[in-house]
Amino acid sequence: MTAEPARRRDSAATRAALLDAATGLFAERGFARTTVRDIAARAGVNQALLFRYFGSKDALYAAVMAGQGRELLEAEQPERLLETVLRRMLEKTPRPGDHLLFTALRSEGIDSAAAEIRKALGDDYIRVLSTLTEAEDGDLRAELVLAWVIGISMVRSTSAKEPLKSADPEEIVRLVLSGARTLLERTEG
Amino acid sequence: MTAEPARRRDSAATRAALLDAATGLFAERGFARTTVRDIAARAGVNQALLFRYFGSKDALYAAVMAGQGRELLEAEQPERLLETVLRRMLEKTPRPGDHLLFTALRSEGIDSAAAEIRKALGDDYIRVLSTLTEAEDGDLRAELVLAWVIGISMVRSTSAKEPLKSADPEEIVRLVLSGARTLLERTEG
DNA sequence: TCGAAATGTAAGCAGTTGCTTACATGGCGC
DNA sequence: GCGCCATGTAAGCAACTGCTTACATTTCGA
Repeated sequence: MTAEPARRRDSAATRAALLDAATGLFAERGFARTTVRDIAARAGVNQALLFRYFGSKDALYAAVMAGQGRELLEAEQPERLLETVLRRMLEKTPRPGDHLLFTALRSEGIDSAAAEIRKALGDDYIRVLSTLTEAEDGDLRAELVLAWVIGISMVRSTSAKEPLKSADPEEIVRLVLSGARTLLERTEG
Repeated sequence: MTAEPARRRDSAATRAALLDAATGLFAERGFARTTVRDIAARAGVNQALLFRYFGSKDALYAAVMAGQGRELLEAEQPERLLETVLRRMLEKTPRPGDHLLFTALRSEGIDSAAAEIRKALGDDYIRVLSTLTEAEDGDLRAELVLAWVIGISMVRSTSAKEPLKSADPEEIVRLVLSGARTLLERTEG
């Protein structure tokens, strides 16, 4: 950021700074707990410009989420998706994009843009995960797996020192995968 | 409520009405999204009385949570706790107390009273669930199970028509229990 | 009966939120 | 050089938040 002090006025750079700041803050705090003033401040920009360039906080969120958080979905083969997602989630210093994904998925609230974006993202994950089982109720099983990932992300984000926060990521991955495998493989009770 | 129109002024009844209204609203919307004005309105009471009787919104939340949501913990034998919790969560019209439990457990935010209460409640559940496994990392496994329940509660509360919302509760219970059993029973990879 | 304490009410304060408006200024085509 | 538009700024609005204050009314013991 602020690489080129060349042009003193640069709408593209300003837009990018706002997008950057918003990505980081939405990832750290979620949608509701992030203020437009926070975003403008981190971007080093007057907050009125946020509205000039994006129209509203909702629209800015949509702009941030466009593309973000979908790379995994497109890059990973279904068999490895869950494992990769877990590993990314458990990284000590998660990439903002990944972090944003989990914050989005577990976002509370029926309000505004966030809810619809969350739903669409979740649906995509369920679609991929459901290809892993032959069970009739594959969607349900896939959604249960996704719910698990979301729950783990939740608990980790709100607790400071519980086992989930300090445990070896490999161990967590191993345990969750074993449970998920049971869920996806067994068809009968 | 409002059984006795006898005494026109009744601090106990007013307190109870506030507590009732707060229980319902906190269960439905969570802590942050519930307003003191909402609570006072539902209780049919002047909002200043909320502060006279409880001091603050935080304190009111603490009063609501005192006792609530712990009956299951004390009443159920550990082996049946997970199953019972799941069933309660999946009930079509959950009792306010149960609903409150899940809303509390999945409450976001580092702020205020809610966070500490959530943590204490979660710790209690982990303690009980961890007795179900002999693995060394029983706490971690228990926390993963709890995270699953929380995740399911999350996903159900934010989506209107996904499989999780419409599926047969028995089926969900069966699937989750099978996954959790794998998680708790297997010690080696 | 009467006065203090308990109970209830209306109004508003100070802070925060998303968003708008009226204005200043820099840069580019002519 | 000059004028116009893109860019940036300061201030503030209206709604909402938790909470407080100053005041009215009821209740009940003495």
